[in-house]
Amino acid sequence: MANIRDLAKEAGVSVATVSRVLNGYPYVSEEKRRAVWEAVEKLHYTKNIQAVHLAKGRTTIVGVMLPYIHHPYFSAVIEGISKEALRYGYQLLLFQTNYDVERELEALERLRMKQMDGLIVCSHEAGSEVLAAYQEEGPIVLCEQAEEYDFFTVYIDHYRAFAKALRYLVHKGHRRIGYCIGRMTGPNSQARAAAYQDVLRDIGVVPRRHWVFDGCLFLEDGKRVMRQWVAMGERPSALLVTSDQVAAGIVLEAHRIGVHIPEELSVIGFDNDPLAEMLGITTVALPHFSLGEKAFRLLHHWLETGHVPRKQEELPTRLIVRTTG
Amino acid sequence: MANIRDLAKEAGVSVATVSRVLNGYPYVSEEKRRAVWEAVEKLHYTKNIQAVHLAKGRTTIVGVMLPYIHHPYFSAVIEGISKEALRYGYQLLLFQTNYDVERELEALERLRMKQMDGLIVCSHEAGSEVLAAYQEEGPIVLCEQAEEYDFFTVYIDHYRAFAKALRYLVHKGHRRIGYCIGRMTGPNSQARAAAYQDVLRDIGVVPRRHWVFDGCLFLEDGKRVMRQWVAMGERPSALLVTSDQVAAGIVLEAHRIGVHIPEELSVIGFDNDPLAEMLGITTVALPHFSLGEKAFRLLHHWLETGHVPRKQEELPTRLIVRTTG
DNA sequence: TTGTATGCGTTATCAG
DNA sequence: CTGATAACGCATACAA
Repeated sequence: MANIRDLAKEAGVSVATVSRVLNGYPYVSEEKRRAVWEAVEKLHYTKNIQAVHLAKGRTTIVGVMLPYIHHPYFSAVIEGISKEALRYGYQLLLFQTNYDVERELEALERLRMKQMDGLIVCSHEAGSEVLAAYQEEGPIVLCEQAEEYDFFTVYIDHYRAFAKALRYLVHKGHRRIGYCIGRMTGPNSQARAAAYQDVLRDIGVVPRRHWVFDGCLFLEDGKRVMRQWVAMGERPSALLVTSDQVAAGIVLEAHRIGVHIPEELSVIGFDNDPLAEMLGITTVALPHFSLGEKAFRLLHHWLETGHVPRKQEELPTRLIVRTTG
Repeated sequence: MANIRDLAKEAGVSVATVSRVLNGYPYVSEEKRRAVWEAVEKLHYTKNIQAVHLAKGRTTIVGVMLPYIHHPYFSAVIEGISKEALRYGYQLLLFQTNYDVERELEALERLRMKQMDGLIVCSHEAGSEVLAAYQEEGPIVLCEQAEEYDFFTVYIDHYRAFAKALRYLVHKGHRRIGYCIGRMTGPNSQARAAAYQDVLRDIGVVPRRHWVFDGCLFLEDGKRVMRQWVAMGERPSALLVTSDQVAAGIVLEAHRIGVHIPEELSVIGFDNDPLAEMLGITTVALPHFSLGEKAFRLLHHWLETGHVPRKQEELPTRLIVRTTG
């Protein structure tokens, strides 16, 4: 492949002039400018972007760390990130972790290696002290609440959102309230667990261990939950479900096996997935797409200006009452 | 940041030796080896990956070009690609195009610029002659059928799959058959249109323009289709729907407004989405995940060995008869 | 307006 | 086993 030196020789100018022309700098005579572009044509030249990155010390690449891609939540977040990245001419490097700490560390190491200008962490398993340790290696923006280490973060207050939905159920007369969650660890899950404990304590109900369903991520998990539910002794009368996909699974399976919703079981989902609307599922709308957008914008602003209006930004949630609870 | 020269000075060896140690080459005395690693610790050194890329002329990065991410089809494909990439130590650079040809060109240019070792094209809008022109700039693997330009491709024979489903409907006695599709252009859509024309011609039915519903990608689009359907004069008695999400939207909306499926309208989806199983939707199972996997493997094999067992690989489909058609 | 020289941080070749 | 030194391809400070 031709390089900048070949161009210089071909055009009869210096490499500096070639570089100036290629990057659109002023103060180059029209004549030489044309000569360079002609050489570009003739030699079928393209910049080697890696050399550019090395020379400039920047990449206009941002990393995105997330556990899964094929999941409505995360694919919406990426879509938001991606849209903004496109807008500002950045590229996205994907780090799928499956919540494996080793892989999370791999992504963080890549930040140290200057492979990208910054990293957006959508969700993580490693302790936040680990992330904190990498803060000085490069800009990191979190999509989860994290108070301790003064992270840059765009987040949803899951404690509040969960508590709000719980109180709504309590207000409707429910006392045996359970919930479904993707995993037990992680700040979001912890916040929800805390809200659950607090609200149940307030109404003087002792939470039962089997009212909590773990590993609920996909539609099929809802089906499983419903089956467990019918087989249970002391059934919850209401379920808070941290994903509309799972909520839909519950509702559809209930329908199939003849469990009446909300008479026998109230269901409140999260996300405001189109599926929830379609099925009339009461849900807490979460702004996933704009979460991604804002996370990117925060990072971008930081990268371009070196500072940022505010390090934390909370996004609003909204309870949408439909027919299932 | 410390670089390899600082390390050399600190450890009292040459940069060449440092490089050898860092890359685990043999023929380095144990003593110097230890000295280097100590210097690494002391100076908190990390490789600058951009310099490595430049020096080696490779990146172990592959690009993924696709129109949207937040879509069950594409996010499944990426998931498959990502899983294999992880396995072989490659990273993924995302190029979301929204089917904008400018953006597709941008991705292809990045291949020329050596930003990545190869490119997987999940779907594209630009003419295949454009892609073909970039074949010499770097390895490209397509996830769509493309006979003309001798592409490397892993694909589903959409003509066959579509024809198979159509004949099944014909066999069940249908003659007024319509279909829903994501977009009208692109090889997959053209193949389906061809199959549609051919099968209807075989049974002597003249296809009606309004039996074809364009722009069907998401659940909501199914709802829209169902509403159009009820308002139509000469309604199709069966619909082939190229996405289970859309098929689900149709089925759910039909249920809501009291249209009986399959008595009044048969519906056959594509994908074998969990939602289709849940709703009992007859569907053609498409191996999206393994499409991604195999696309990556093909590319990887090519990158590592410089050749490939076979350039084209077709993936099987399977009609799963449930209750909607 | 243009050119020279140097830096970016590695890898790889070739003597020794 | 080890070290100089030349790539890799581009950007840029400095001089002219």
